[in-house]
Amino acid sequence: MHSSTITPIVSAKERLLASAGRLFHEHGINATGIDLVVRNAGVAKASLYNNFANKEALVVAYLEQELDGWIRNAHALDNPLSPRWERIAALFEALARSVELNTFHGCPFTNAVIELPECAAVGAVAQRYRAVVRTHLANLIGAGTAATVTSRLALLYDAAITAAKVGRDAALVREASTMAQELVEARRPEDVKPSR
Amino acid sequence: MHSSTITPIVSAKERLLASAGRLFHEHGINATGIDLVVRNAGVAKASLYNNFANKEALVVAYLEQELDGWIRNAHALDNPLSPRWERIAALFEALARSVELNTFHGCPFTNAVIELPECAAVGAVAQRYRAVVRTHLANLIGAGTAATVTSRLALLYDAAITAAKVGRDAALVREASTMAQELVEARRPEDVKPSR
DNA sequence: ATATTACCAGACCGATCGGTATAGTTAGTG
DNA sequence: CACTAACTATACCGATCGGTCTGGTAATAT
Repeated sequence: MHSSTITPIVSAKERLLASAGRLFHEHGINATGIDLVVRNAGVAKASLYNNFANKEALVVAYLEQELDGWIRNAHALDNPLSPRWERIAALFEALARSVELNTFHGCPFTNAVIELPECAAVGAVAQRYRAVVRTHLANLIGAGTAATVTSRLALLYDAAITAAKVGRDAALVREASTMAQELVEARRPEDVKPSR
Repeated sequence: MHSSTITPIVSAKERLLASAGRLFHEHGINATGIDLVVRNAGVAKASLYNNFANKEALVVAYLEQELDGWIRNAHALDNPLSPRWERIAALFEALARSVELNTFHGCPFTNAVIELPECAAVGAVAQRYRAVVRTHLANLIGAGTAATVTSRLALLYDAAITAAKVGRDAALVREASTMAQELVEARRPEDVKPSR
């Protein structure tokens, strides 16, 4: 048994995770039944329970996949040659565009914590996600910056996500972006606003 | 048929709304079955469907009740004689204390939007809630203030709620409070922080 | 050749979901 | 008194929930 299984080109587990990723995120976890995940993945029901102990384990695996995705996306959006304020703005701008395209379905971790409030494993992944975001923001603003500034940036990112999900308001997301830019550089709002 | 029904001291409808208020908010809407709401209210199942068309109608009524509650609470927390920064801080401080007591279950409207993402009626109440918060914040900071400041305050309140619900971090909630205070007055962080 | 592994198709399970229907009780009203 | 309205209690409905089990196929490893 070597590292990779060759058989069906893409394994049942991968197809299940891809299916769960779409359905859980777009329609919610509790609203998405096991049968639908299985059917959508084009996979036998037994294959689900061969790879995951139960639905909760599938949910946790889905969240871990989303965490990897967030990190990859954050690095894809990041241009290390750009000025700090621009590298941070890119994070918010991606959110704002997602709102405008009506493709934003909320933060998968916040959503999961709200949908399964008494599931400790979900809460744990959500905390890991928040630590990852915090670390990423800290790297973007530079090593010497006070922890307070990192906290404030993280708060503004939280705010932008709620403004996007509940408020569906791209302008509000961009206002959060402006606040973030003012935080990291001595940029006055007048300088920031016209540049989109 | 006068305005009030006298019969059972407290009507079935009121008991249902009280029960739904507790259960929906603490355990989630999708996780709370009709039968549980009815049993917890000490009411017949038929009484639910005499007062509400279906579960969705009960959810909307629950949210409208929560909206009234938010307004009443905001006024209870408010001391119009206090300086502006203090009136705003009270809003955040209530959140922070709720986190410390482990009694915070999230914003009912955000939770509902996430649990029922394709329910238009829920989205509508959530938008009304956001408008109410915005108006309240605008009143707290005074009539002459720029709309941008109101937006920023509302963003910080969103941020505090996510920090409370997902992060379970009272210190982060208070950092948002500090940001809000700096926004409304020319209060430097050094002046704000030590005062609680 | 054989045993193992990964998989599929689908029947099946008890429990619970949202919602309806039946029947009877209680209390205020003309 | 008769009537109405609000209520309780409970049986019942079809659908779906998460999860198990059986049986069969195709490819791999020994």
